[in-house]
Amino acid sequence: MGRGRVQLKRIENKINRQVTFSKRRCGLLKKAHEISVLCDAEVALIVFSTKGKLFEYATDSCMERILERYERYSYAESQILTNDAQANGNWALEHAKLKARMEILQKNQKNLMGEELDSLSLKELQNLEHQLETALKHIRSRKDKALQEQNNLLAKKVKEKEKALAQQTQWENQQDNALTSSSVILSQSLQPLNIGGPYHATGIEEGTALGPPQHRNATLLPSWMLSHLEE
Amino acid sequence: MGRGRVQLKRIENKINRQVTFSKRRCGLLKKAHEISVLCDAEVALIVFSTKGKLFEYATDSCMERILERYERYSYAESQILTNDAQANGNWALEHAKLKARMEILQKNQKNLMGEELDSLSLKELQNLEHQLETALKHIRSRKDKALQEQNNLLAKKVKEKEKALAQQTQWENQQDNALTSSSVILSQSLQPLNIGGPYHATGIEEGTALGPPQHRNATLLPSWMLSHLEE
DNA sequence: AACTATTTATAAGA
DNA sequence: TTCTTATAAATAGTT
Repeated sequence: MGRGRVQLKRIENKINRQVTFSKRRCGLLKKAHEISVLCDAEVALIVFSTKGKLFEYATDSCMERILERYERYSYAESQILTNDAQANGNWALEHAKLKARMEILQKNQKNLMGEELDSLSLKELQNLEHQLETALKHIRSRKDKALQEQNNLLAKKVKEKEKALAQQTQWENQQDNALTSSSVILSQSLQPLNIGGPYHATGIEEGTALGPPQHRNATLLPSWMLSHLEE
Repeated sequence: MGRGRVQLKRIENKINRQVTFSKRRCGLLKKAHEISVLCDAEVALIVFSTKGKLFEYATDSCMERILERYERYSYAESQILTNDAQANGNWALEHAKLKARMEILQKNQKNLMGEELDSLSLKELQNLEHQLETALKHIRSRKDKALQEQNNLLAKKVKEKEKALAQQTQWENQQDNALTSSSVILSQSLQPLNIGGPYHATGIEEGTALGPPQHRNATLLPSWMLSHLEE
C-alpha cells in the first residue's frame, strides 16, 4: 500500500528499511490490538528490530500470561513425559536442581552473547574470546556450505527453466513454419501450459495467453499461512 | 477498511465476529511475516481465538528461540514466576516447562559455540554469525579494559619498587663507601620487582599485561563452561 | 467463499 | 523524524 508495489524481500537500503520498520511496526501493533478487541481474542506480539530493540503488544498488557498459555498449549506433551518424575515424588529437589542449572546456563549464555562480562577475570575473557572465534569459524564454514548448496539448487533450476524455454521456443517455431491457422488456435493450445498451480482459478486473467510457462503463484500466499486457513 | 467504519469494540454478533476474526487473523499473520522479511526483524505472534484455538507466526518458524530472547530481555520473570506457580502447586507444568526451556537453552548454547549447526537455516546461520561478531566486540572491549586496569596497577607497583630501589641503592652506596660486601644483598632485594599480580605464577609466560590480543590458549574449552555442562 | 465499495496502511517524496 | 499524498492493500458488508 503506497506509491509502488513492494517485493517481499529484505529492503537493502538501510534508511529505508528503518523507516519502513517504524511505520509497519505501528501498523502491526495497531492491528494486533484491533483484532484483540474486535474479536475478543488473546494476542501476544513480540518484535525485535535488526538492532535488537524490543517492541511488544499483549492483550490486557499481560504478556507473561499469554506466553504461559502458549507454552501450556505447546508443551502438553512434555508434561506427560515428566509424569513419572512426579511419581517419584521428589519434586522440590528436582525442581530446585533444574532451576539452578538453568540459571548457570543462562549466565553462560549471556557471556557467550557478550553480556554481563564484568564478573569475568581477564583469563576468562580471553578464553571466551577464543571460544567465540572458534565458533565463528565453524559457523562461517557451515554458512558457506549452505550458500553453496543453495547456489547449486538455483543453478539447477535455472538450467531446467532454460531447457523448458528452449522446447517452448522450438515448438513455437514449428507452428510458425507450418503456417497453420490463426492465433486463436495457437493461444488455445497453449493454454494448458500456463496453469500455474491451485491459484489458477479465474481463467485467463493477467495476460495469461501467450508465452512460456510462468510462475504465477510466486506472489501468492506464503506456505506458512496455508496451515492456518482452516478453522 | 471496508464498507463502513468500525468501532473499536467487541463485535457482538457471533457470526460476524468469527468471520472478522478469520479475515483479520490472516491479515495480521501476513503483515507480521512481511515486516519480518522486509525489515529483517524477528517477530513472534501468538493469537488465541475466543474458543481457545491457537494461531501463531514466528520468524524462521522458531518461536521458542524468540520467546527465549524475549524472556532474556525482560529478565526477573523466572524467579517471580516460579515462586508464584509454586504457591499454586502447579508443579508438573512448571517442571515440564523448565525442562523444555532447558533443552532450548542447551541447544542455543551449542549453536553459540559453533556446534550442531546442521539444523539451522541459512538465515539463522547469518543471524548467529552476526550475534557472535557483536559479542566478540563486547568481549574484546571488556578485555582491553581489564588489561588497561592491570597495566595501571603494574605501573604503580613498578614505581613503588623504583622508589624502594632508590632508597636501597642509596643505602648500599653508603655501604660501598664503607667497603662492605654487597652483591648478594643486592640481588635479593631486587627480586620483588618481578611480581606481576595474581597471574605471575610460572615466570614470564603469557606476556602478562601489555601487547595486542594473543591467542596462546588455543584449543582449550574454557573452564567455566566445562564445569556446568556435565550432568 | 466471492465480490466490491470503502476505509486503511503505507511508499515515496518533501 | 514527521507530514503529505498518491496508491496499494485490507476488509466490512453483501451476495
